Amino acid sequence: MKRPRQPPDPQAWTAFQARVYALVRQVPPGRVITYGAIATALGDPRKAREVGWALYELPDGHNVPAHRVVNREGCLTGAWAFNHPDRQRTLLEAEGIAFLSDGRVDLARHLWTPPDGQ
DNA sequence: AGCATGACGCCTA
DNA sequence: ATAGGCGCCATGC
Repeated sequence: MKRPRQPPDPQAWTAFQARVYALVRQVPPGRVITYGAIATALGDPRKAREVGWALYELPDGHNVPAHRVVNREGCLTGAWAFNHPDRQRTLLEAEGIAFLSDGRVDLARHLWTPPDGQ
C-alpha cells in the first residue's frame, strides 16, 4: 500500500519550521536532542533531514538553542551555523555536557526526550 | 523534466 | 563496532 504524501506547501514548511523551533526551545540546558527525535515528536520520523534544514534557515536574533541538536550518534555539526568549528562544542561544555573520547556527546547521559503532546 | 546534494537514519554485511 | 548502501524529502542547477 502506497504511503500518502503531502504536496509541497510553503505554508506547511513555515509551520514545520515554527514547530521545530518551538520544540528545540524546550530543550533544557545540559541536555541535547537528535534530529530524528525532533522529527518523530512532530509526527513524521522521515523528516529528520528537514529538521536540519529548518535549523539551517534560522534567522538572526533567534532564541533557539540550536547547539543542543546533534545527530543520532551524538556527532556535532561542525562550523555550519556557529561561525567557528569549536563553537558548538564550547557552548555544550559550558552547560555541563559530557563528551566521549571520540568527540561525540554522551547521549546516554544527556539525551532529552520531549513530553508527549507536542 | 532529470540529476546531484545534504545540520539524517536504518539496514546489512 | 565500522563501512557502505539505500530511503527519505526539500532544494538547487
